[in-house]
Amino acid sequence: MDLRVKKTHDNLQKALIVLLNQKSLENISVAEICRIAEINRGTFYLHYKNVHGVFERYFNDIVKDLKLSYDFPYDVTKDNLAMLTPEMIQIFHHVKKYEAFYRIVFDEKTPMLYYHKLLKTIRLFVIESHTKETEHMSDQQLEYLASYTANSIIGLLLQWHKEDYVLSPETLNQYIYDFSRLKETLQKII
Amino acid sequence: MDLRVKKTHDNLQKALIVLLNQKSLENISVAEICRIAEINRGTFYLHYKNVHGVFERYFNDIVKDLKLSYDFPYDVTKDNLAMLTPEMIQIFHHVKKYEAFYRIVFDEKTPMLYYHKLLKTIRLFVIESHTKETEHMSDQQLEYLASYTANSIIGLLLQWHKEDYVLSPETLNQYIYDFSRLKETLQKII
DNA sequence: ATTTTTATTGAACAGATGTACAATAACTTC
DNA sequence: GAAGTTATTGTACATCTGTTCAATAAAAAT
Repeated sequence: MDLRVKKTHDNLQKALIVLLNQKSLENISVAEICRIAEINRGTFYLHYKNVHGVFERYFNDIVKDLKLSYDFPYDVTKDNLAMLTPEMIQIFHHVKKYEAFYRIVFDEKTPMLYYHKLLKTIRLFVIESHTKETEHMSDQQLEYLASYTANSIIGLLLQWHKEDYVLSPETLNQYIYDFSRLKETLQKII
Repeated sequence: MDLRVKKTHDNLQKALIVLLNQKSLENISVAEICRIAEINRGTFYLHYKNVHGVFERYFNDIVKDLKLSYDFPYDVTKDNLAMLTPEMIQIFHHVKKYEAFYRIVFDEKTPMLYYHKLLKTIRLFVIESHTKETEHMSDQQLEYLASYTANSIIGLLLQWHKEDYVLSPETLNQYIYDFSRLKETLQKII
Protein backbone atom coordinates (compact mmCIF):
# COMPACT_ATOMS: atom_id res chain seq x y z
CA MET A 1 0.00 0.00 0.00
CA ASP A 2 1.08 3.53 -0.81
CA LEU A 3 3.11 4.86 2.11
CA ARG A 4 2.00 8.42 1.38
CA VAL A 5 -1.64 7.49 1.83
CA LYS A 6 -0.91 5.50 4.95
CA LYS A 7 0.93 8.44 6.45
CA THR A 8 -2.01 10.73 5.75
CA HIS A 9 -4.50 8.41 7.45
CA ASP A 10 -2.21 7.59 10.38
CA ASN A 11 -1.40 11.22 11.09
CA LEU A 12 -5.07 12.18 11.00
CA GLN A 13 -6.09 9.32 13.28
CA LYS A 14 -3.44 10.31 15.81
CA ALA A 15 -4.33 13.98 15.55
CA LEU A 16 -7.99 13.15 16.21
CA ILE A 17 -7.13 11.38 19.46
CA VAL A 18 -4.94 14.27 20.54
CA LEU A 19 -7.71 16.77 19.87
CA LEU A 20 -10.44 14.63 21.44
CA ASN A 21 -8.54 14.96 24.71
CA GLN A 22 -8.83 18.72 24.43
CA LYS A 23 -12.28 19.33 22.99
CA SER A 24 -15.44 17.66 21.73
CA LEU A 25 -15.68 16.17 18.25
CA GLU A 26 -17.99 18.90 16.93
CA ASN A 27 -15.54 21.61 17.93
CA ILE A 28 -12.67 20.12 15.96
CA SER A 29 -12.29 21.87 12.62
CA VAL A 30 -10.77 20.40 9.48
CA ALA A 31 -8.17 23.16 9.50
CA GLU A 32 -7.16 22.33 13.06
CA ILE A 33 -6.84 18.57 12.64
CA CYS A 34 -4.75 19.16 9.53
CA ARG A 35 -2.41 21.49 11.39
CA ILE A 36 -1.89 18.88 14.13
CA ALA A 37 -1.53 16.04 11.62
CA GLU A 38 0.85 18.14 9.51
CA ILE A 39 -1.24 17.35 6.47
CA ASN A 40 -2.29 19.79 3.79
CA ARG A 41 -5.95 20.71 4.04
CA GLY A 42 -6.41 19.92 0.36
CA THR A 43 -5.07 16.42 1.01
CA PHE A 44 -7.65 15.98 3.76
CA TYR A 45 -10.48 16.62 1.33
CA LEU A 46 -9.05 14.04 -1.07
CA HIS A 47 -9.75 11.37 1.56
CA TYR A 48 -12.49 12.64 3.88
CA LYS A 49 -15.53 14.83 3.65
CA ASN A 50 -15.25 16.20 7.18
CA VAL A 51 -13.81 15.46 10.63
CA HIS A 52 -16.49 12.84 11.23
CA GLY A 53 -14.98 10.83 8.41
CA VAL A 54 -11.86 10.28 10.51
CA PHE A 55 -13.95 9.27 13.50
CA GLU A 56 -15.96 6.90 11.31
CA ARG A 57 -12.78 5.05 10.40
CA TYR A 58 -12.19 4.43 14.09
CA PHE A 59 -15.74 3.35 14.66
CA ASN A 60 -15.55 0.87 11.78
CA ASP A 61 -12.70 -0.85 13.60
CA ILE A 62 -14.73 -0.91 16.80
CA VAL A 63 -17.65 -2.53 15.01
CA LYS A 64 -15.25 -5.07 13.53
CA ASP A 65 -14.16 -5.94 17.05
CA LEU A 66 -17.77 -6.36 18.07
CA LYS A 67 -18.35 -8.72 15.16
CA LEU A 68 -15.27 -10.65 16.21
CA SER A 69 -16.72 -11.36 19.63
CA TYR A 70 -19.84 -12.51 17.81
CA ASP A 71 -17.96 -14.97 15.62
CA PHE A 72 -16.25 -16.42 18.66
CA PRO A 73 -17.47 -19.88 19.61
CA TYR A 74 -19.44 -20.21 22.83
CA ASP A 75 -20.11 -23.34 24.80
CA VAL A 76 -23.70 -22.78 25.89
CA THR A 77 -26.04 -24.77 23.68
CA LYS A 78 -28.23 -22.56 21.56
CA ASP A 79 -31.33 -24.71 21.98
CA ASN A 80 -32.38 -23.66 25.42
CA LEU A 81 -31.78 -19.94 24.99
CA ALA A 82 -34.01 -19.24 22.01
CA MET A 83 -33.88 -15.53 21.19
CA LEU A 84 -31.13 -14.20 23.37
CA THR A 85 -27.75 -15.58 22.50
CA PRO A 86 -24.60 -15.41 24.66
CA GLU A 87 -22.59 -13.40 22.12
CA MET A 88 -25.25 -10.74 22.39
CA ILE A 89 -24.55 -10.40 26.05
CA GLN A 90 -20.96 -9.51 25.24
CA ILE A 91 -22.28 -6.17 24.04
CA PHE A 92 -21.99 -4.49 27.43
CA HIS A 93 -18.41 -5.51 27.94
CA HIS A 94 -17.71 -4.34 24.43
CA VAL A 95 -19.23 -0.91 25.04
CA LYS A 96 -17.40 -0.61 28.35
CA LYS A 97 -14.16 -1.41 26.56
CA TYR A 98 -14.70 1.46 24.13
CA GLU A 99 -16.64 3.66 26.53
CA ALA A 100 -14.81 6.82 25.48
CA PHE A 101 -15.96 6.28 21.90
CA TYR A 102 -19.53 5.31 22.73
CA ARG A 103 -19.83 8.44 24.83
CA ILE A 104 -19.34 10.30 21.56
CA VAL A 105 -21.51 7.94 19.49
CA PHE A 106 -24.53 8.48 21.74
CA ASP A 107 -23.94 12.19 22.25
CA GLU A 108 -26.75 14.54 21.24
CA LYS A 109 -24.59 16.38 18.76
CA THR A 110 -23.33 13.25 17.01
CA PRO A 111 -24.99 12.29 13.71
CA MET A 112 -27.17 9.17 13.61
CA LEU A 113 -24.70 7.44 11.27
CA TYR A 114 -22.92 5.51 13.99
CA TYR A 115 -26.16 4.54 15.68
CA HIS A 116 -27.40 3.04 12.43
CA LYS A 117 -24.15 1.14 11.99
CA LEU A 118 -24.36 -0.27 15.50
CA LEU A 119 -27.99 -1.25 15.04
CA LYS A 120 -27.17 -2.94 11.75
CA THR A 121 -24.49 -5.01 13.45
CA ILE A 122 -26.60 -6.05 16.43
CA ARG A 123 -29.42 -6.92 14.01
CA LEU A 124 -27.11 -9.49 12.43
CA PHE A 125 -26.66 -11.19 15.78
CA VAL A 126 -30.40 -11.15 16.38
CA ILE A 127 -31.23 -12.58 12.95
CA GLU A 128 -28.69 -15.36 13.47
CA SER A 129 -30.43 -16.20 16.73
CA HIS A 130 -33.88 -16.52 15.19
CA THR A 131 -35.02 -20.07 15.87
CA LYS A 132 -37.83 -22.42 14.97
CA GLU A 133 -40.15 -20.42 17.17
CA THR A 134 -40.08 -17.54 14.70
CA GLU A 135 -40.36 -19.67 11.60
CA HIS A 136 -44.06 -19.06 11.24
CA MET A 137 -43.43 -15.35 10.65
CA SER A 138 -43.05 -13.76 7.23
CA ASP A 139 -39.65 -12.54 6.06
CA GLN A 140 -40.82 -9.00 6.43
CA GLN A 141 -42.11 -9.56 9.92
CA LEU A 142 -38.76 -11.08 10.84
CA GLU A 143 -36.97 -7.99 9.58
CA TYR A 144 -39.09 -5.87 11.86
CA LEU A 145 -38.67 -8.27 14.75
CA ALA A 146 -34.90 -8.06 14.32
CA SER A 147 -34.96 -4.26 14.51
CA TYR A 148 -37.37 -4.43 17.41
CA THR A 149 -35.15 -6.77 19.41
CA ALA A 150 -31.82 -5.22 18.45
CA ASN A 151 -33.00 -1.74 19.28
CA SER A 152 -34.33 -2.81 22.66
CA ILE A 153 -30.79 -3.82 23.51
CA ILE A 154 -29.48 -0.45 22.40
CA GLY A 155 -32.18 1.02 24.62
CA LEU A 156 -30.27 -0.38 27.58
CA LEU A 157 -27.08 1.14 26.19
CA LEU A 158 -28.76 4.54 25.92
CA GLN A 159 -29.98 4.32 29.51
CA TRP A 160 -26.48 3.30 30.55
CA HIS A 161 -25.14 6.30 28.69
CA LYS A 162 -27.67 8.58 30.36
CA GLU A 163 -26.57 7.32 33.77
CA ASP A 164 -22.92 7.93 32.90
CA TYR A 165 -22.03 4.21 32.65
CA VAL A 166 -22.12 3.75 36.40
CA LEU A 167 -23.50 0.18 36.47
CA SER A 168 -21.25 -2.77 35.72
CA PRO A 169 -21.58 -4.74 32.49
CA GLU A 170 -22.49 -7.75 34.63
CA THR A 171 -25.49 -5.95 36.11
CA LEU A 172 -26.67 -5.04 32.62
CA ASN A 173 -26.22 -8.64 31.54
CA GLN A 174 -28.55 -9.62 34.35
CA TYR A 175 -31.07 -6.93 33.35
CA ILE A 176 -31.17 -7.95 29.72
CA TYR A 177 -31.53 -11.54 30.72
CA ASP A 178 -34.45 -10.72 33.01
CA PHE A 179 -36.16 -8.57 30.40
CA SER A 180 -35.75 -11.03 27.58
CA ARG A 181 -36.67 -14.10 29.52
CA LEU A 182 -40.24 -12.96 29.16
CA LYS A 183 -40.00 -13.46 25.45
CA GLU A 184 -38.38 -16.84 25.72
CA THR A 185 -41.02 -18.06 28.10
CA LEU A 186 -43.65 -16.97 25.71
CA GLN A 187 -42.02 -18.57 22.70
CA LYS A 188 -41.92 -21.87 24.48
CA ILE A 189 -45.61 -21.60 25.13
CA ILE A 190 -46.76 -20.92 21.61
CA MET B 1 -45.13 39.08 23.25
CA ASP B 2 -42.67 41.24 21.38
CA LEU B 3 -43.76 41.39 17.76
CA ARG B 4 -40.18 41.82 16.59
CA VAL B 5 -39.15 38.53 18.17
CA LYS B 6 -42.21 36.78 16.82
CA LYS B 7 -41.45 38.02 13.32
CA THR B 8 -37.89 36.73 13.58
CA HIS B 9 -39.00 33.24 14.61
CA ASP B 10 -41.90 33.08 12.15
CA ASN B 11 -39.79 34.18 9.20
CA LEU B 12 -37.11 31.64 10.04
CA GLN B 13 -39.61 28.80 10.45
CA LYS B 14 -41.16 29.61 7.07
CA ALA B 15 -37.77 29.98 5.44
CA LEU B 16 -36.75 26.56 6.77
CA ILE B 17 -39.75 24.89 5.15
CA VAL B 18 -39.05 26.67 1.86
CA LEU B 19 -35.44 25.53 1.88
CA LEU B 20 -36.24 21.96 2.98
CA ASN B 21 -38.17 21.61 -0.27
CA GLN B 22 -35.02 22.45 -2.16
CA LYS B 23 -32.21 20.79 -0.23
CA SER B 24 -31.41 18.66 2.80
CA LEU B 25 -31.17 20.15 6.29
CA GLU B 26 -27.38 19.80 6.50
CA ASN B 27 -26.92 21.78 3.30
CA ILE B 28 -28.84 24.79 4.57
CA SER B 29 -26.47 27.46 5.82
CA VAL B 30 -27.25 30.12 8.40
CA ALA B 31 -26.47 32.78 5.82
CA GLU B 32 -28.94 31.29 3.36
CA ILE B 33 -31.85 30.84 5.76
CA CYS B 34 -31.34 34.44 6.92
CA ARG B 35 -31.44 35.72 3.35
CA ILE B 36 -34.73 33.89 2.71
CA ALA B 37 -36.19 34.94 6.07
CA GLU B 38 -35.02 38.51 5.49
CA ILE B 39 -33.42 38.50 8.91
CA ASN B 40 -30.02 39.85 9.77
CA ARG B 41 -27.51 37.10 10.39
CA GLY B 42 -26.53 38.70 13.66
CA THR B 43 -30.16 38.50 14.78
CA PHE B 44 -30.17 34.80 14.00
CA TYR B 45 -27.30 34.18 16.40
CA LEU B 46 -29.17 36.07 19.13
CA HIS B 47 -31.83 33.33 19.05
CA TYR B 48 -30.28 30.18 17.61
CA LYS B 49 -26.93 28.48 17.57
CA ASN B 50 -27.32 26.97 14.13
CA VAL B 51 -29.90 25.89 11.56
CA HIS B 52 -30.74 22.82 13.63
CA GLY B 53 -32.06 25.15 16.30
CA VAL B 54 -34.86 26.21 13.98
CA PHE B 55 -35.66 22.60 13.15
CA GLU B 56 -35.64 21.73 16.84
CA ARG B 57 -38.40 24.26 17.43
CA TYR B 58 -40.52 22.44 14.90
CA PHE B 59 -39.73 19.09 16.41
CA ASN B 60 -40.70 20.29 19.87
CA ASP B 61 -44.17 21.03 18.51
CA ILE B 62 -44.33 17.59 16.96
CA VAL B 63 -43.41 15.98 20.26
CA LYS B 64 -46.08 18.07 21.95
CA ASP B 65 -48.60 16.68 19.50
CA LEU B 66 -47.43 13.16 20.31
CA LYS B 67 -47.91 13.84 24.01
CA LEU B 68 -51.37 15.14 23.26
CA SER B 69 -52.42 11.85 21.71
CA TYR B 70 -51.03 10.22 24.83
CA ASP B 71 -53.11 12.35 27.18
CA PHE B 72 -56.22 11.56 25.21
CA PRO B 73 -58.63 9.22 26.97
CA TYR B 74 -59.02 5.75 25.55
CA ASP B 75 -61.82 3.29 26.17
CA VAL B 76 -59.91 0.03 26.33
CA THR B 77 -59.43 -1.01 29.91
CA LYS B 78 -55.84 -0.91 30.96
CA ASP B 79 -56.04 -4.10 32.99
CA ASN B 80 -55.95 -6.64 30.21
CA LEU B 81 -53.20 -5.01 28.17
CA ALA B 82 -50.49 -4.83 30.80
CA MET B 83 -47.37 -3.31 29.24
CA LEU B 84 -48.50 -2.15 25.86
CA THR B 85 -51.05 0.62 26.04
CA PRO B 86 -53.31 1.84 23.21
CA GLU B 87 -51.87 5.34 23.16
CA MET B 88 -48.52 3.80 22.41
CA ILE B 89 -49.93 2.27 19.29
CA GLN B 90 -50.83 5.73 18.07
CA ILE B 91 -47.13 6.23 17.49
CA PHE B 92 -47.19 4.88 13.94
CA HIS B 93 -50.04 7.11 12.87
CA HIS B 94 -48.21 9.99 14.48
CA VAL B 95 -44.97 9.29 12.59
CA LYS B 96 -46.90 8.85 9.34
CA LYS B 97 -48.55 12.21 9.94
CA TYR B 98 -45.16 13.90 10.25
CA GLU B 99 -43.32 11.54 7.92
CA ALA B 100 -41.44 14.35 6.17
CA PHE B 101 -39.97 15.40 9.51
CA TYR B 102 -39.18 11.93 10.77
CA ARG B 103 -37.36 11.23 7.53
CA ILE B 104 -35.00 13.97 8.64
CA VAL B 105 -34.93 12.91 12.31
CA PHE B 106 -33.77 9.40 11.45
CA ASP B 107 -31.38 10.48 8.69
CA GLU B 108 -27.74 9.46 9.08
CA LYS B 109 -26.54 13.04 9.02
CA THR B 110 -28.98 14.26 11.66
CA PRO B 111 -27.66 14.67 15.22
CA MET B 112 -28.91 12.28 17.90
CA LEU B 113 -30.68 15.12 19.72
CA TYR B 114 -34.11 14.45 18.21
CA TYR B 115 -33.78 10.71 18.74
CA HIS B 116 -33.10 11.29 22.42
CA LYS B 117 -36.11 13.59 22.67
CA LEU B 118 -38.37 11.04 21.02
CA LEU B 119 -37.07 8.27 23.24
CA LYS B 120 -37.62 10.40 26.32
CA THR B 121 -41.23 10.97 25.32
CA ILE B 122 -42.03 7.36 24.53
CA ARG B 123 -40.36 6.38 27.80
CA LEU B 124 -42.97 8.45 29.61
CA PHE B 125 -45.74 6.43 28.01
CA VAL B 126 -43.99 3.21 28.90
CA ILE B 127 -43.44 4.20 32.52
CA GLU B 128 -47.09 5.19 32.84
CA SER B 129 -48.02 1.76 31.59
CA HIS B 130 -45.92 -0.11 34.14
CA THR B 131 -48.34 -2.26 36.11
CA LYS B 132 -48.39 -4.48 39.18
CA GLU B 133 -46.45 -7.06 37.23
CA THR B 134 -43.35 -4.88 37.35
CA GLU B 135 -43.75 -3.81 40.96
CA HIS B 136 -41.21 -6.32 42.18
CA MET B 137 -38.45 -4.57 40.25
CA SER B 138 -36.16 -1.91 41.67
CA ASP B 139 -36.55 1.69 40.59
CA GLN B 140 -33.32 1.45 38.67
CA GLN B 141 -34.37 -1.72 36.93
CA LEU B 142 -37.62 -0.05 35.93
CA GLU B 143 -35.68 2.83 34.40
CA TYR B 144 -33.77 0.38 32.28
CA LEU B 145 -36.91 -1.56 31.42
CA ALA B 146 -38.53 1.65 30.24
CA SER B 147 -35.63 2.44 27.91
CA TYR B 148 -35.56 -1.17 26.78
CA THR B 149 -39.25 -1.19 25.88
CA ALA B 150 -39.42 2.34 24.47
CA ASN B 151 -36.41 1.78 22.26
CA SER B 152 -37.79 -1.48 20.92
CA ILE B 153 -40.72 0.52 19.61
CA ILE B 154 -38.37 3.01 17.99
CA GLY B 155 -36.64 -0.02 16.48
CA LEU B 156 -39.79 -0.60 14.46
CA LEU B 157 -39.75 3.05 13.42
CA LEU B 158 -36.15 2.73 12.24
CA GLN B 159 -36.99 -0.36 10.20
CA TRP B 160 -39.97 1.48 8.79
CA HIS B 161 -37.66 4.35 7.88
CA LYS B 162 -35.18 1.97 6.26
CA GLU B 163 -37.97 0.53 4.12
CA ASP B 164 -39.07 4.01 3.07
CA TYR B 165 -42.32 3.93 5.08
CA VAL B 166 -44.01 1.56 2.66
CA LEU B 167 -46.07 -0.41 5.19
CA SER B 168 -49.26 1.04 6.64
CA PRO B 169 -49.44 2.20 10.26
CA GLU B 170 -52.08 -0.48 10.79
CA THR B 171 -49.67 -3.22 9.76
CA LEU B 172 -47.09 -1.89 12.19
CA ASN B 173 -49.73 -1.79 14.91
CA GLN B 174 -50.29 -5.48 14.28
CA TYR B 175 -46.55 -6.19 14.35
CA ILE B 176 -45.97 -4.39 17.62
CA TYR B 177 -48.95 -6.12 19.10
CA ASP B 178 -47.62 -9.52 18.02
CA PHE B 179 -44.12 -8.80 19.29
CA SER B 180 -45.24 -7.41 22.61
CA ARG B 181 -47.85 -10.01 23.34
CA LEU B 182 -44.99 -12.26 24.23
CA LYS B 183 -44.21 -10.02 27.15
CA GLU B 184 -47.79 -9.79 28.31
CA THR B 185 -48.22 -13.51 28.16
CA LEU B 186 -45.15 -13.92 30.21
CA GLN B 187 -46.17 -11.39 32.78
CA LYS B 188 -49.41 -13.17 33.29
CA ILE B 189 -47.48 -16.32 33.92
CA ILE B 190 -45.09 -15.04 36.56
C1' DA C 1 16.90 3.65 -14.83
C1' DT C 2 13.47 6.08 -17.14
C1' DT C 3 8.82 6.83 -17.92
C1' DT C 4 4.19 6.92 -16.29
C1' DT C 5 0.98 7.24 -12.79
C1' DT C 6 -0.62 8.90 -8.48
C1' DA C 7 -0.52 11.65 -4.03
C1' DT C 8 0.65 15.73 -1.81
C1' DT C 9 1.44 20.54 -1.63
C1' DG C 10 0.72 25.57 -1.73
C1' DA C 11 -1.77 29.20 -3.32
C1' DA C 12 -5.95 31.31 -4.36
C1' DC C 13 -10.92 31.93 -4.44
C1' DA C 14 -15.87 32.88 -3.08
C1' DG C 15 -18.58 32.01 0.43
C1' DA C 16 -19.80 30.78 5.47
C1' DT C 17 -18.99 31.10 10.50
C1' DG C 18 -19.10 33.25 14.93
C1' DT C 19 -18.38 37.24 17.38
C1' DA C 20 -18.26 42.31 18.46
C1' DC C 21 -19.95 46.99 18.40
C1' DA C 22 -22.26 51.25 17.62
C1' DA C 23 -26.50 52.98 15.42
C1' DT C 24 -31.26 52.61 14.90
C1' DA C 25 -35.77 51.03 15.32
C1' DA C 26 -39.50 48.98 18.00
C1' DC C 27 -41.69 47.80 22.11
C1' DT C 28 -42.67 48.87 27.40
C1' DT C 29 -43.24 51.71 31.38
C1' DC C 30 -44.58 55.42 33.74
C1' DG D 1 -46.47 61.11 25.05
C1' DA D 2 -41.68 61.02 26.91
C1' DA D 3 -38.10 58.18 28.78
C1' DG D 4 -36.13 53.93 29.29
C1' DT D 5 -35.50 49.22 27.70
C1' DT D 6 -34.81 45.73 24.37
C1' DA D 7 -34.40 43.76 19.52
C1' DT D 8 -32.66 44.38 15.12
C1' DT D 9 -29.44 46.13 11.83
C1' DG D 10 -25.12 46.99 9.28
C1' DT D 11 -20.43 46.70 9.36
C1' DA D 12 -16.27 44.66 10.35
C1' DC D 13 -12.96 41.04 11.47
C1' DA D 14 -10.39 36.68 11.89
C1' DT D 15 -11.09 32.15 10.88
C1' DC D 16 -13.01 28.08 8.46
C1' DT D 17 -15.01 25.74 4.34
C1' DG D 18 -14.94 23.48 0.00
C1' DT D 19 -13.08 23.61 -4.37
C1' DT D 20 -9.67 24.40 -8.23
C1' DC D 21 -5.10 24.23 -10.34
C1' DA D 22 -0.41 24.03 -11.46
C1' DA D 23 3.89 22.42 -9.36
C1' DT D 24 6.28 18.95 -7.05
C1' DA D 25 7.35 14.72 -4.89
C1' DA D 26 6.79 9.81 -4.26
C1' DA D 27 5.43 5.29 -5.92
C1' DA D 28 4.63 1.87 -9.72
C1' DA D 29 5.38 0.09 -14.29
C1' DT D 30 8.14 -0.74 -18.20
